[in-house]
Amino acid sequence: MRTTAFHLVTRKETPQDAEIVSHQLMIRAGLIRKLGAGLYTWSPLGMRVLQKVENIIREEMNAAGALEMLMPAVQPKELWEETGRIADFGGQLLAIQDRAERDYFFGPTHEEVITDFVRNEINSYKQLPINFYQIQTKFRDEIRPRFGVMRSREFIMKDAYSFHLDTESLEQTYQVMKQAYSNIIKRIGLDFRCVLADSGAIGGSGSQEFHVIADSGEDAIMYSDQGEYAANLEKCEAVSLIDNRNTAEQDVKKVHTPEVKTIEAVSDFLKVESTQTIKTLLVAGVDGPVALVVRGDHNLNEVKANNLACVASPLRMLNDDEIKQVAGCDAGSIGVKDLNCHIVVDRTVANMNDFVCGANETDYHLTGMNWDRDAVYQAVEDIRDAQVGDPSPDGVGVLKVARGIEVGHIFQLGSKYSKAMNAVVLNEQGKSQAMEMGCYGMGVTRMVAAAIEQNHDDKGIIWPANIAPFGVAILPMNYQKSERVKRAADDLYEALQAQGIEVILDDRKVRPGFMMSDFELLGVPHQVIIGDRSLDENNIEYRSRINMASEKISRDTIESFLMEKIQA
RNA sequence: CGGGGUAUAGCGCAGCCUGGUAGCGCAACUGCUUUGGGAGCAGUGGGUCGGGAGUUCGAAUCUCUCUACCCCGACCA
Repeated sequence: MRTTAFHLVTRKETPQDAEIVSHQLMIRAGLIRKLGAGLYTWSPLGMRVLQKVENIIREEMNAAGALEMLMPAVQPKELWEETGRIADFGGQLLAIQDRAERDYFFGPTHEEVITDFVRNEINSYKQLPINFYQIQTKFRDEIRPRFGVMRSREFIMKDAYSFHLDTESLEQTYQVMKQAYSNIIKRIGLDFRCVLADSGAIGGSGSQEFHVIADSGEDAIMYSDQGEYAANLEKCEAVSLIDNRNTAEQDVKKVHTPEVKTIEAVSDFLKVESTQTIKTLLVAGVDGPVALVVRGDHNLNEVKANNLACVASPLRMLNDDEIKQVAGCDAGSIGVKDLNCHIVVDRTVANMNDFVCGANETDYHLTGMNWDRDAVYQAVEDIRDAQVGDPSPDGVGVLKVARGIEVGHIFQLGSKYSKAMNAVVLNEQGKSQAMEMGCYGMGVTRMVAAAIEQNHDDKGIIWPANIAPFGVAILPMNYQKSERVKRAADDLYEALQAQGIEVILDDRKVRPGFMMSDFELLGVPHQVIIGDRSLDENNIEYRSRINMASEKISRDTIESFLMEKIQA
């Protein structure tokens, strides 16, 4: 490709509304342009990268035995009524109507559509297992789209759905998909981790996420410093930090604590560690209010809380009036003594003794509190965020934290959708049986942003070789005037093209500094600079985008030198 | 959805308070010079000042209203 025959529009200045580096660089390099909130046009340059990512995904999915297909982006509302997921997805669903005012959703995911397809196509266990996938545009009406294509409303996703006679078969395919996902991200060239995850609105029994490690990631990944354990903070099991409950030593004392509301203020005022205090949080329950109790220095994990059967979903904290009704005090003084509601305590809290809590009387706290003697709870659950330094749940090492960008998520759905939509097969005994189902998503557009997030410097993008829009850039100095430079550049260009290398020759009439800055921004991995200066010595200059180190290579060997670099 | 903010040329901004026929930098176009690190000089094109309504002799500027976009929060595969 010659630049004069291509579309390159770069910007020197960082766009005002781009927060994270991948968004800034994608705009500056001209990979994407914004149309509206969370809506982006992919330029020909961006498209080249996107297609590289797509093709790697496609190859690995095919290799894993999945079958590519294409489903409609627009889905009838009735399908969603069958599974009752309209409420789960809520405002994220983009509802549309046709001229006859029939209701549709622009598909945010395709479990309903594939299950409908499969219930009509698959009738026998002999057709199982089977795994379908597509690469397609989705729409989710995010409350706050941001970070460019990292969290956009319209985006491209690879989604796969597998169907099985039994859970053993599902587990088998799930492992195959997990391996395929690892292969994909490795081939793209990114540093990632596979972690345990909450399955959210998609549902099902087990799920794992694939995270590209980057400081700008929106998720916190907890992992063992010595073992294999890794989980999204949302899901990460938090163990009890106290092995056995000690016996009570103190008596309960009521202390006047005026204007002392936060845990920090309470521990300062009473001169106790925050680890000796507890926080009582009141939330709406399925059957009356529920108190969730965590240690003073711990955070309530809202995903875990939301998943409790007794807690109303979505999770909602009681407001000040409701708190007054239940506890008889302001929010800063809630405690567990004589609290008339369902009380769920965190594992650590269950083993505490002589602790401090609110007195259910505004501006008063209780010290020397002990379970059974002074208060009782109805259940012990894991409801807090795991913290750095906690023992790893698998017993190996302690937890550390990293930021991650979720690029993939795989689920063992079980029969949630097949039962709701009556997707059944006849088994070997001739009996009707709901299929087991798995689903596997990967964000294609997000992967491009994640790649940049992990591979850039102050000059621009540094593409991993397998997804670079071009393999080699030829940058001739004074191409317009120097016949010798022009000939050398054209010759190399044609030679590399004949070898099937994706090469871009900058034949624009621009000054050298401009040209070099542009290609540093664009991040082409291998760059050759051809000028009279080096041609005098029969040399051509090579630069790797990774470290920008330059080498002088003889004209006679430049072609084989580049072939070697590209194949490395 | 709550709070805050912005909207003037492709991009980044000034002008608005105090109403008087729209400007700067970058980008683009032309010419000359320059050609190994985002050139210099001279010139050129491009804007219903987000939309609508109102006040006024006159509105980018004042008032009302609608819309879009951005940030924080809640929410979120």
